[in-house]
Amino acid sequence: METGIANLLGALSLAVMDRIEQGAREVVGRGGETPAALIVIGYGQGMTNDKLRRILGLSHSGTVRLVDRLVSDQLVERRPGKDGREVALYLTVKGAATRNDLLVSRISAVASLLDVLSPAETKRLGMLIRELLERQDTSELDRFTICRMCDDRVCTNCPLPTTKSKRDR
Amino acid sequence: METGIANLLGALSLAVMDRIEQGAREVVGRGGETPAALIVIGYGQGMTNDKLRRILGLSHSGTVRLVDRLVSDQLVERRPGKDGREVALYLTVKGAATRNDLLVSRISAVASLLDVLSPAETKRLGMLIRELLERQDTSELDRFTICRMCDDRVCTNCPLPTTKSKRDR
DNA sequence: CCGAATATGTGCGCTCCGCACATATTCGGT
DNA sequence: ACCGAATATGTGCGGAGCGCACATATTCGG
Repeated sequence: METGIANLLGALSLAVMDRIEQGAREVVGRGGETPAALIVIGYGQGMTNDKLRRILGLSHSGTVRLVDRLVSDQLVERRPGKDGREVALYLTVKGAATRNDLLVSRISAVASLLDVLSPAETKRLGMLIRELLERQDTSELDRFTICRMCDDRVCTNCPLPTTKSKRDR
Repeated sequence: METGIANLLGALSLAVMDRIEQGAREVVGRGGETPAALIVIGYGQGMTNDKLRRILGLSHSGTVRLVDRLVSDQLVERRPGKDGREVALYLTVKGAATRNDLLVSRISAVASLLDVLSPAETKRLGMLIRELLERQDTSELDRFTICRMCDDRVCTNCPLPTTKSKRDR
C-alpha cells in the first residue's frame, strides 16, 4: 500500500475541509453539522427529522436541537408531515438564500485550492476522483452522508454507486 | 472554472475527514483539535502553547484548556521552557503511543477509500495531489496547519513550498 | 529602568451534542 | 377491533470544546 499517497490525500482533505468549514461558518454563523443540515433539507421535499439524523450521523436529540436552531434563525420551517408522527422540514425564503450562499462559498473554497492546476491536470484529477468514488461500496445512506454538502446544481450524475453494494441494502 | 470537479473534491474530502475524525475519536477519546494537537506536539522538541495555538487555529484560552485535557489524560507533560514565560510541551510515553495509534488509524482510514484504485491510478492521483500542494501559496504557518495531522514517518519530502510565498513571510 | 510586548493561566458563558426519558402516532398479529 | 411493538418527535440534563475578557509573569527595547 502506498501510505505516502494516503498521507497526501489526508493532508489535502484537511486543507479542503478547513476552508469549507470556515466559509460555512461565516455564511450561516454556525458550525458543526448545521451547514450540512441546511443543504440536505434543501435537496428534498419532505425531509424529516429522522432522515436528517441518519444522514448527518447525529443523535436524535442533537438533530432536534439542530433543527430548533435553524427554526429560530428563520431558515427552516416545521410543517406537519404526511405521517402524523413525522415533521416535514422546509426551507424558508431566507433559508434557501442562505443555502445558496453556502454552496457558492463551498465551491469557491475548493476552487481556490484547485485552480493552481492546469485545465488538463484538473480534468485528470477529476476523472481519478470520479473513479475512486464510483468504486466505493456505499449504502444509500452512505451516499447521502458523503453528499451532504454537495452542490446539486453542479453535480450532475453523481459517481457514487446507487443500487448494488453493501449486500443490496 | 470546473465547478463540477471542485464539488467532487469537496465530497471526497468530506468523506476522508469523516473517517479520519471518527478513527481519531476512537483512539484518543476526544474530538475537535485534540488529536491534531497530540500529533503536532509529537513533531517537535519544545513545542509551546502559543505555537500550538497558531497551528491549530484556536484561541489562546482554548489551547490552554486543550493542553489541560491532554495533561489530565496523561498524554502530555508541561515542562519549564527555555524562555521563562514559555511552557514546553512533551509527550509522555503513553502520549507517544497514542499518537502512534492515531497516525496508523488515519493512514488506514484514507487507505480504505483509496485502495479501490489500481497502483497506477493511485500513483497518478498522488502525483496530481503533489502538484496541487506544491503550487499553493502557503506561509510557514499554513504549512504546519495543513500538515497538523500528517504522518511524519511516511511523509518524506513534503510537497508544500517552504521559503518563498506570501511575500516571504 | 520602566513601559511594551510576549506567553501563560482563569472566570465565565456559549454552542454543539449525547443519554435517558417521555409522548404521540402508526403498524402488525391475533 | 384491539393491544403491544415499532416509529418519530420532543425535553431535562449534563459534558466537551471553544472564545472573550481579564489577570499574571517574564522578557525586550529605548
